[in-house]
Amino acid sequence: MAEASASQVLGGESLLFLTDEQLRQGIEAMFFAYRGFTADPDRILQGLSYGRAHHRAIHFIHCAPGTTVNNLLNILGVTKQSLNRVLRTLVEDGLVESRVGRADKRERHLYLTEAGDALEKQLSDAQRARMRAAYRQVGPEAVAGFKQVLEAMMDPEMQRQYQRLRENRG
Amino acid sequence: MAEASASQVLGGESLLFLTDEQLRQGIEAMFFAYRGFTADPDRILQGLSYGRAHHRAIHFIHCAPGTTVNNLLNILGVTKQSLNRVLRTLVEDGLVESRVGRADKRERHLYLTEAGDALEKQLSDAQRARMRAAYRQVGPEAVAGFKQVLEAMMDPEMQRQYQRLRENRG
DNA sequence: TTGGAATGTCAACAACGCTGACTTAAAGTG
DNA sequence: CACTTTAAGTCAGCGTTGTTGACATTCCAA
Repeated sequence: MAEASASQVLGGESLLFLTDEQLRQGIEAMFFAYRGFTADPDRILQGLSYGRAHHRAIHFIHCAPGTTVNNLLNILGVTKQSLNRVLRTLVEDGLVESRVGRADKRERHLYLTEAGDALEKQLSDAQRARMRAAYRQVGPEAVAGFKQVLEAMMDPEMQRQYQRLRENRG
Repeated sequence: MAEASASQVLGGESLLFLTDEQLRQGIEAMFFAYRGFTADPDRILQGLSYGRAHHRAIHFIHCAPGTTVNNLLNILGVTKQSLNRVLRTLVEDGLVESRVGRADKRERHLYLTEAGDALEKQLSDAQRARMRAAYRQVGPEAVAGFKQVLEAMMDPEMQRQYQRLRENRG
C-alpha cells in the first residue's frame, strides 16, 4: 500500500522525499547519527562508572539549576526509581547537591557542585565540538531544516518540554 | 573561550547557528527526537519480550537479506555475544533463519522468515508513519538539511556504512 | 485530625551492553 | 599434511539503566 505512495508528483511539487525508501534512509541516518552523537560523552564517562543516564541528569540540572526530582523525571521520561539511582551516586560523589525544598519540604532541589559543573563542561564541550563541526560543514539552512524535522518527530509532550527549555534561555 | 565564539559575523555571513546556545538546542532536539523516533516500535515490542536490539537486527536483516553475522556486527556496532543473544531468540522464535554458507561453510547467512517479515513490516510501518508525518510537515528542503546534518554527525566509519547501504538500493 | 495525594527512597528484577575464555569448523598457507 | 587464521557460537560474569512493588515522609483538604 505505502510501497511507492509518494513517488508521484502532486501539484507540481516533488514528493520523492516521502518514498518508503527515502523514509528508510532517514531512519538509518537517525540510528547512525545518534551513535555519533553519544560517542564522545560515552568515551569520557566510561571508566568513571557513569553512563548516559548520568550525563542526561547532569545536562538538565545544569540547564535548570534548582529543578525538582519530579520535574527532571518529566524531562527525562524515566521512572523515578531509575533516576533516583543515578542521582544518588551523583550526590554521593559530590557532583550534585540535593537541597530540601524551603516551601515544600517533600521536594528536593538539585544543583551541580563545582565538580559537577566541571564534568558537565567536559561532556558538553565534547558533544558540542562534534555538533559544531557538523553545523559548520553543512551551513545554516541545513541546520534550520535539521531542527525542524527533529521537532516534528517529537511526541507533542516532548515538543512542549523542548520549547519550554528554549524559552527559559535566550 | 567558546562561550560566544560564533555570535560574530564572518565575511558578512551570519554564524549565529554556531552559538553554544544554538548547539545546546540541537543537542536537546536530538535527545527528544530520538525518544519519539523509538517510541512507536518500543510500544510494539514491549510485551513480546523483545527490545530495541531485536528491532535493529530485524531491520538490517530485512535490508540486506543473506547478510552474515560478522557483517551485521559491523553495522550494529555491538559485540558478537550481545548480538548472538538476540539472534538466538529470534531464530528460536522462528523470525529469522540462519543458513550455513554455500561457498564458505563457516559463515551463517541470515534471512527473515515470513513471520519475521511480518514483524518487520509492523515495526517499520509505525516508524515510517511518524517519519512521514514529520517530513510532510516541514517540506523537502528541511528534510534535505536534516539528512545533511545527520550524515555530518556520524563517525567516518558509520558514514561509510550508511552510504554503502544507500548504494545497495535505489 | 485524619485520609489521600504528592514526593522521594529502597529492593529486586529484566534487557542489553561489555569482557574474557573457550570450542568447533572451515579456510588458507607454508 | 601440519599450522595458523577466521567465522561463528557458547558460557560465565559484570555494569548500566530501564522496570514494578513496597514504603516513608510531607502536605493539604475534608
